[in-house]
Amino acid sequence: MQDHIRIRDLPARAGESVTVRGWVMTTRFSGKIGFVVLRDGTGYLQMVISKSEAGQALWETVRQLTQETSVAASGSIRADARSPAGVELALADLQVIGPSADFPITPKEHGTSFLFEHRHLWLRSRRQVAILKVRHEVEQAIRDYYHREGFYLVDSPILTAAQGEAGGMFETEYFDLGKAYLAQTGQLYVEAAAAALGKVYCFGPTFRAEKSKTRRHLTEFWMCEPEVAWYDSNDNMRLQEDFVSYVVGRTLERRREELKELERDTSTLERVTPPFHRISYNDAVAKLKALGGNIEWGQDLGGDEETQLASQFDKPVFVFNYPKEVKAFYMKRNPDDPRTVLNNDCLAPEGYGEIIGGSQREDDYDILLSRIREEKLPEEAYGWYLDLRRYGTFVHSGFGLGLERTVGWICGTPHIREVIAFPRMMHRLWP
RNA sequence: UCCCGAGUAGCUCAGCUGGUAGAGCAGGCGGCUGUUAACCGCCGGGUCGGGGGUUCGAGUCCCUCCUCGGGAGCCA
Repeated sequence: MQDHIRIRDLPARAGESVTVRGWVMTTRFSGKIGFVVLRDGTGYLQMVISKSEAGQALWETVRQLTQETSVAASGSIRADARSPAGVELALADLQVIGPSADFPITPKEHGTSFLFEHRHLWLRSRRQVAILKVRHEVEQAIRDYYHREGFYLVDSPILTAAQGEAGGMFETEYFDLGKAYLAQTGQLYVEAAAAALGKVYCFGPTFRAEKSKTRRHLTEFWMCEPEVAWYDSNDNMRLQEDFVSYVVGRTLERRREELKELERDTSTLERVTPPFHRISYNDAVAKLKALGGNIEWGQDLGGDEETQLASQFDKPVFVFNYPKEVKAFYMKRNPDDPRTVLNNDCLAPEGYGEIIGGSQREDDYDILLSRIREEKLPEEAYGWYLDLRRYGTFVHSGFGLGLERTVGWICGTPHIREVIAFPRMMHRLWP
């Protein structure tokens, strides 16, 4: 396919005359010489203009360029050690396509509030471009991994009927059927699909109406949820560590430049290879107590405890077999200790917390039904889910990986809201 | 919902025990032939988040409301 010349391809074109299209990031003038940095999404190009060599008209045009003006610029590509990219364009002609006056985001300090109000424009900055590219790589790596491993992609519904605690769910009117809710998870649906296809995953947006205000929460986020027939909890953890290692490795391999732009120390990412550390909930509580924590057996791990625990390890750690009281009804009870279930969380290092929550699923009809009743969930809403145990039940396991938490960890961002193009949070629905 | 913190120039902030508004950057003009958030000189720029109160006098103290940030809970 014929395409415009991209900045990315210019180093190979030294000596040629080219025309590139893009947006002006900065201009600098030093008397009779000027520099314009152009961005086109593939890279950054320093363009040079000399007053003595350019005509008066071109000099004036370039002199008056403002931040984010879109232009078509022509000139010859030449190697120069003084240029950041090693090559630069000697301007011979420049057409302004779209002027840009008073661009709000100057190359200076801004607060997060201001930046998120201008998110649609902030996306053009170097850091945001780098983050978007890493996110793209992670998403593509996820799809490639599951495709390679023989999984089928099954898209789960986003509009769902009530399935119990509708608290924490966004609701909307749904014709004559009453209320519909935006999905919090696709898991129940991929369990059904696993009985049809064996190895499946869904990957899409999910919604939580919780009034969360932390660096790890969004009201709309993306989640990848694999579900595998005949995998038990140990198989599940092996899949997780292989999967996460692939995604991290792939990003290191293909997005070095972006991670460098983000000033990410990649040494901790280099260590992300199987096997991950494993610690039971029982041992985790003992360890936290030994470290001075005041956690008691039976309590869920809080954010601080997760961070403290993860800091004991040099790569991701699985915490497995939690008390059933703090976990969901569908998790399979542990035959060796009925107080606990066969689940695991995966905690990322460096304080990024829980990037995965997974479990073996309860496959016994009667036990699942009794768990639904214990939790006082509406039985009728789970009829179809119970059917999966009535018609050829099967051992199966799966997990959910939070995309933004994973990308935030890989990028080293202080808050996950920065790794999604248009974050949705309690106080942000715009732009 | 709870606990902290913050709202002052376009942006980021300073402004002491109350005395009548300041800096850097951005913008405008001028200078500079190798800049990397360039640099140097000059210039314009404000309902101090809203409302109420105390006071001779409030950006500053008190009350209240609004907005935003961080954390908790919930979880990915």
